[in-house]
Amino acid sequence: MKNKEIQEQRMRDYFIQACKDLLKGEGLRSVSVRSVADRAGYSFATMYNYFRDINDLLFLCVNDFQNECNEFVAERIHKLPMGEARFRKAVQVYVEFFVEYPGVFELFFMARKGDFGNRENILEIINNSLKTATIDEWNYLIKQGDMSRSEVNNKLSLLQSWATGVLIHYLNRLQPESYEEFLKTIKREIRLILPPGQD
Amino acid sequence: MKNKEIQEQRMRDYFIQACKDLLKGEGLRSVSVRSVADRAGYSFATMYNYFRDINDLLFLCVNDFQNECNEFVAERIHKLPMGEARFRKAVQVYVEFFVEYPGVFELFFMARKGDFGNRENILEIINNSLKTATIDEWNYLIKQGDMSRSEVNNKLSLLQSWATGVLIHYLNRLQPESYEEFLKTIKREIRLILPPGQD
DNA sequence: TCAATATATGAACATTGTTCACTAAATTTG
DNA sequence: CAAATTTAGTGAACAATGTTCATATATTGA
Repeated sequence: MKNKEIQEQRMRDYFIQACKDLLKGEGLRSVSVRSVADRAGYSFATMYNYFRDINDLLFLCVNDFQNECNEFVAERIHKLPMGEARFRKAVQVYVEFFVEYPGVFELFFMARKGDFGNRENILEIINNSLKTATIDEWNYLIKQGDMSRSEVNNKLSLLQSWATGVLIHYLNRLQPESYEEFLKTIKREIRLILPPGQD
Repeated sequence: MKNKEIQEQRMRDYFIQACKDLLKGEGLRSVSVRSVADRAGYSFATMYNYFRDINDLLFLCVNDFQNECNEFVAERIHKLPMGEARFRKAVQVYVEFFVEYPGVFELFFMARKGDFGNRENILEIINNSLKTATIDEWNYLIKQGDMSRSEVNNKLSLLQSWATGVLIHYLNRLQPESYEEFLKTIKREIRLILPPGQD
């Protein structure tokens, strides 16, 4: 009984890993039942023994990617002193993560509600993506009394929407046209939303 | 020579109208070469005599929809006195337009850059969508000296990203879950970005 | 070892976008 | 007006998609 579960999980992991590789490397466009199965070393039909459908597989990748995103952010801000500047940098790095992995962005934010079945928890992860990746920062701001909890939540909601939109415009239609300009824009806009030394 | 052009344009319009109907009624998902052609009263193959591909047809709808959006906004704010409050309302109504026509939102903001060919002008329209729909309002603000031109452009860039993200989250995964809550949220966030009596 | 169960798979189907050869209609030409 | 030519509309066909299902193979248990 136990062995079976272990083996099943292993099989699922093979497919998930293959799917993750494809997403990071080629993007959502290149993910198909057959391409994932190929990479995992099985027939496309085998996938249906372990996943309800292709979306089931896709959304299981979300967990892993959110963790990668958290680490990505943490690594790039841990040297900065705690405080607002670090919070702003965290948001900036969060956006940069998806620029580095556009396929992950597509997975997180381009999927429609009909694509999820019972996978409400996955939805939760995506909706709290920025919050999760920057949780230490805003907890610190609250602790310091710089902002109230509800203020932070409001800002986070705003920032999550903004980050999603900014990425849509840059990744889907290269607006702004260069990465430098994009970086300048997001820095400016983060300061607009989180003005220094004011809250 | 002239007749031929008129007739060709008429044919294109039949397909465009059919496509627009499907987008507004059923959404992007229901738009296919065959469904559009069916509604237009022709074979699917006929479409290829007038459009390079299905995206060519799709993006020709953008023009019309942007105009509809402009009218939608204008109609709903023209009674308000000029000024910041009206600007905020304009942004709010802009968002509401896409809630009313989610298929138009998909068309505008879910398409990837690879889907456009030479259609850079269509891209331009989409990227300036909010700016176009609220141009009178921000011109007034500039004229009054309430904000500088560059300030307005920065705000508009921010607001366009935010609006896109907010709509992604609401339309694609019902976050917030009810329309009332959604409305409350966008009103609050618009005031965060455009605080009353401060600029 | 042999029966029972579990698993991996290819064939098949529907639906997508797209191409192309062909037919019928319209237009031009003699 | 008739014949030739160009134009316009169409279905057959193809590749790629997700999904289902019967079946062959492998594993397990007695």
